[in-house]
Amino acid sequence: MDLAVKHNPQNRGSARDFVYETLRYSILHLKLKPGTKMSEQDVSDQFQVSRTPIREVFVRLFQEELVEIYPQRGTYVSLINLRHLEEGRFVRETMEKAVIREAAGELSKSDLFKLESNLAAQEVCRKNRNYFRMLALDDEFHATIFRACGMERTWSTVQQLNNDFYRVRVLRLAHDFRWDTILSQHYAIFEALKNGEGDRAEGITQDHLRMVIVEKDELKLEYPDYFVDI
Amino acid sequence: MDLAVKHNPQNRGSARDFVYETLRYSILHLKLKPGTKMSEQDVSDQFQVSRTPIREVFVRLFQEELVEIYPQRGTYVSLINLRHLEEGRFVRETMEKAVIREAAGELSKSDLFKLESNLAAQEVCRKNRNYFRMLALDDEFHATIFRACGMERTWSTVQQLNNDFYRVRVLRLAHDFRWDTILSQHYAIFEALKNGEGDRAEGITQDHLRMVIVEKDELKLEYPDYFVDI
DNA sequence: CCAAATAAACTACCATGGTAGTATATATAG
DNA sequence: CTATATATACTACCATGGTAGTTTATTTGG
Repeated sequence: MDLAVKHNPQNRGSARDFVYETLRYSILHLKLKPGTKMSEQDVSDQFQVSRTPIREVFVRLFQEELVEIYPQRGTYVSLINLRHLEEGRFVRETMEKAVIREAAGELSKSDLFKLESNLAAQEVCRKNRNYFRMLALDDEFHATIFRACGMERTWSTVQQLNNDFYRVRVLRLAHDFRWDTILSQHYAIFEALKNGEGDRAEGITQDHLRMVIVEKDELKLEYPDYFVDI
Repeated sequence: MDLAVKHNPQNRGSARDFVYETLRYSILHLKLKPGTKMSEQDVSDQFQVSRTPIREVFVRLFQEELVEIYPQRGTYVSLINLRHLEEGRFVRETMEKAVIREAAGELSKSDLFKLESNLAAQEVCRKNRNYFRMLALDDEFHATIFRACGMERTWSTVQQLNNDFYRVRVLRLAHDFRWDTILSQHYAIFEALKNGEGDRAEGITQDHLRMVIVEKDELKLEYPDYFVDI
């Protein structure tokens, strides 16, 4: 494991928070592969902080199911659970359809502006084939809608249930991804929201979220040791 | 703060887990009042363990929004947030209606048996006016349905979003609660699930979950310092 | 050469001491 | 008496050392 980062105490915020953010990001973006061993000692050496804050970070990551702690044996980056993938999808679709319906016609000028700006940024990313940033903008688009309804907490929670899905999306990033379709769907959702067409917004959202069904067998073949057997 | 508990190392499981379970239970059941200060030192004295595992427990509870940590100032039991209450309700209703619909007609003999046993236990509790246990059985009834659909994780997540609601339910426990109606609704849900009447199960669930709307102003008057102002 | 017993290495768990930052009580100046 | 300055107490944060449990490497007996 090599993250090549050091905690700079100049940075505002505790060492704990810094390590947490860094490790979380590393796991979700597969800089730390599923199944990787991460001992307190190793990580504390990497970050140049003592083991105490590292342990506390492990507890946080454990709570989010990003790592698994085996007492006296070791702490490992969680394997991707394909069953969790389905469950996360189901929750996301159910919740987002409900939220979209609430949001239709109720968004403020400011919220609509945020969405429109986001779409413009997505255009740029698509042209430049910056898929990594595209992924972030995609999530940010949907987060904005949740936030506009005062449901940011719900968004975070749903995202947490979709941590494994996020990792799969990163895995698929290299492959030819249907960004054109995705972007046009985002436009359609935006228009429907603006015009207060709840039913239509909900319908597009359903198609949108079902588009990204992944070929599980294919994934398991390509990255055999990233997944848990079920 | 006085929990009058000591960690017995004989108990299987780490001190950390024991303290976590105990504190979590204490907060949710208002043995620790919202706003209570809980310093590392105090808690570690109470449990007769060192401050290290206590800190790790605080991190876990913080992640669940059960405590708030102010660096160098103190750690406090979270106040109840009435806005979170609404959000939790919305998520619960949305998800449970979707799950109930999936479950209708698909439950195994074993699952139906569990539900029926649970209902029998509820009868006993109602007769004996054991409302505390009734609360647990209520949740267990709904958890069983989620679990039967392979959605235990979802249930836990939804529950976490409803932590504040749980505390309010405990507060209301003393008051005259409509247990008769609740129980009869449980029966109706059970029957609908058994007969595969998805629509009907969903409808009852909606009524069921909307029954427990609480009078916020009343609550704030009775327990003024338990809530955050919004 | 192989299998069982032993030794060494490694792990997360917990205890404890020191530190910088914050809040409160006390003392001091006006 | 009041407002400001100082001292004290308290907090969570981090560093570090020891420990029991686990895994791996080594040795021993056949």
